[in-house]
Amino acid sequence: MLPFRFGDKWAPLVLACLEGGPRRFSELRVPLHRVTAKVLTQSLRRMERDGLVVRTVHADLKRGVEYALSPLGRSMLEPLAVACAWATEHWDELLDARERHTSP
Amino acid sequence: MLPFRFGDKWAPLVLACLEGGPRRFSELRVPLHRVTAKVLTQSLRRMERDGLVVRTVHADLKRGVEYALSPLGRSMLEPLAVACAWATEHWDELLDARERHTSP
DNA sequence: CAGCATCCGAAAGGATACTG
DNA sequence: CAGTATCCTTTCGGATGCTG
Repeated sequence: MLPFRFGDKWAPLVLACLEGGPRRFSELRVPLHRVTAKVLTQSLRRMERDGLVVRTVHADLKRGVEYALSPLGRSMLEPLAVACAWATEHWDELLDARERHTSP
Repeated sequence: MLPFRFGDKWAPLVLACLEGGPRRFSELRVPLHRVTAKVLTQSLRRMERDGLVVRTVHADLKRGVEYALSPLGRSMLEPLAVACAWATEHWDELLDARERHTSP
């Protein structure tokens, strides 16, 4: 896996998913189709605790829960993007190094 | 803790320690005074496998083992610096958010 | 729909003792 | 000096089932 982790395993993907605007709990589970409800909840609760996302319960007809990026969370997109840029740029070197290491 | 992790727990500190030049195993343990030999070895081995650090055994009088950053490892200093900059800039907001969350 | 409760296996981290 | 070996605890992620 990537040598970067932002928070826990799903935090960076949540961050990326929320970049385009607020999403509901079940909407987040679609792109992150490998995550269970429990684990996603844990991630979101932690990010909420840290002020990165804002959780809003709608009492009206939609009856949904929406998660959105706070300004603080939005400010984290930049370091995340830098990390992703590094990864895409150096991914091959990393794989090469691993292969060279297992088969010298 | 920080919402960023580069590789495992000690990788970012190792990276920072090696920024100034090659260091020996025991020299690395000084600034990282909470790490045991086993865990530091694990970190270093992984970083070596990934091509981030280079391990050199000196056969001459010094009889030491030196670790140095590879060009790839050196290139990781930039995303690391960006993450650190974010952290120092937003550390207070993060702490405030946590405190606000425990005592509303 | 948006979770919570419970149980489980794997991995990470660390303490301690020993070695070439 | 630079590790290795063993054991142990904590943490993480996930599976499953149930709930307002």
